[in-house]
Amino acid sequence: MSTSTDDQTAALDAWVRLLRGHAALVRDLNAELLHDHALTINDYEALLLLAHADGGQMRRTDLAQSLQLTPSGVTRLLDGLERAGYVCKASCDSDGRVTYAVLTETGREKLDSASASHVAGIEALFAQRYTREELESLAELLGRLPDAVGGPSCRAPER
Amino acid sequence: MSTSTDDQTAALDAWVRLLRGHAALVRDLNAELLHDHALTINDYEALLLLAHADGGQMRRTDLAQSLQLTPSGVTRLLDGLERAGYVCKASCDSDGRVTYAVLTETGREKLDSASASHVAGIEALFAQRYTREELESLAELLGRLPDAVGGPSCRAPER
DNA sequence: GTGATAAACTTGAGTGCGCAACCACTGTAG
DNA sequence: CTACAGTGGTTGCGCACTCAAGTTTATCAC
Repeated sequence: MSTSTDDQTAALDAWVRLLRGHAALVRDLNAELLHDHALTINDYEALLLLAHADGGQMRRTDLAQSLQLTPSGVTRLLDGLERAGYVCKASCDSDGRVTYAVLTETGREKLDSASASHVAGIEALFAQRYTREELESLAELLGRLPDAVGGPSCRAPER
Repeated sequence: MSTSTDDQTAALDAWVRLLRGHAALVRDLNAELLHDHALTINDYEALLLLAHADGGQMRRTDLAQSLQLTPSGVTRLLDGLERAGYVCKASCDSDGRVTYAVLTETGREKLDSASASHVAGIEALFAQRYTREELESLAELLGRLPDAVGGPSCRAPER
C-alpha cells in the first residue's frame, strides 16, 4: 500500500486510455449500425442474446442483467424493438409477473442482415489490429472486470 | 451467417466483454463520483485536463478532442462546471473566435478533494486485480484502439 | 383466509450527449 | 474593400438511459 504513485499512475493511464478509446469506439460502431440498419448497439445485442437463448425468448429481467441495463432501460429498448416488429411479448403461465421478450422471424432476419456488416466492422477494428494471442489475452484481462462491479452476480452467464 | 473463423468469434467475444464490463465499470465509478462529489466522470476528466494544462486553461476545441466529445457536448459540460464555479471563460485576444476554459481556484480544490476517492476507486478496481505487467500490457493494447477510430483510412473523416 | 414483503415490470421526470443548423470571427483571393 | 471558405462555438431537438415511485402478481407468516 504505501507504495508508489507509479502504480496509481499506471492504473489511471490504463483507465484513461480505456475510457477514451472505448467511448470513441462505441460511438463509432453505434453510428455505423444506426445508419446502416437503424439499430443501436444495445438493440443489436438484445437481438443477439435472444437469438442465442432457448426458444428465442428471455425474461426481461435476465435481459436487463445481460445487457447491463436497468429494468426501465430494457422496457424502452424492447418498446422500440416491438414497434419495429423484431420482438414481441409473451407472458408466463406459471408466473403472472414475468413477461418474455420473444424474437420474431422478422427480428431474426434483421439480426442476420445486421450481423454481416457489424461483425465485419468489429473485425476491422480488432482482428486487424491484434494478433490472435493478443486478442485472447485482451479478452481474458477485460473479462476480470465485470466481477468487480456487479459483485457476486455470476449467475448463469454460461453461453 | 458465414462460415467463419474462430477469429471472428474471438473478436466478438472480446468485444462483448469489453462492452459490458466497461459499461458497468463506467456507470459504477460515475455513480460513485456523482454521489460523493457531484461530478460526472467527464466533469472530473475535464478538470484534470485543465489542471495539467499550461496556465490551467484550454481552448474548448482542444478539450473536446481530448475528452472525445463533440463541441456541443463540451459547451454543456463547461456550462455546468461554470455554474458550479469550477471553471470560467476567458477570451483570446489574438483570435476572437476562441474561448478558453480556465480552471478556478475553487475548481482546483474540488479536483483535489475528488481525486483522493476517485483514484482510490480506480486503484481498487484495477491495481488490485492486475499485476503491474498486466496493467501495462492492457494499457498498451487498449492504446491502439483510438488510432483505429480517428485514424487514417477508415471512414467518416469529414463532418 | 388477511397482511407484509418481495419480485417483475411500467411510467414520469430529468440528464448527458450527438447531430444539424446556426452565428461570429479569421485569413486569403479577387 | 468585398467575397468567401474555413474554424470556433452555441442552440434546438431528439435519443438512450437512470432514478424514484407506482402497479400487479407471488410468497410467506399468522
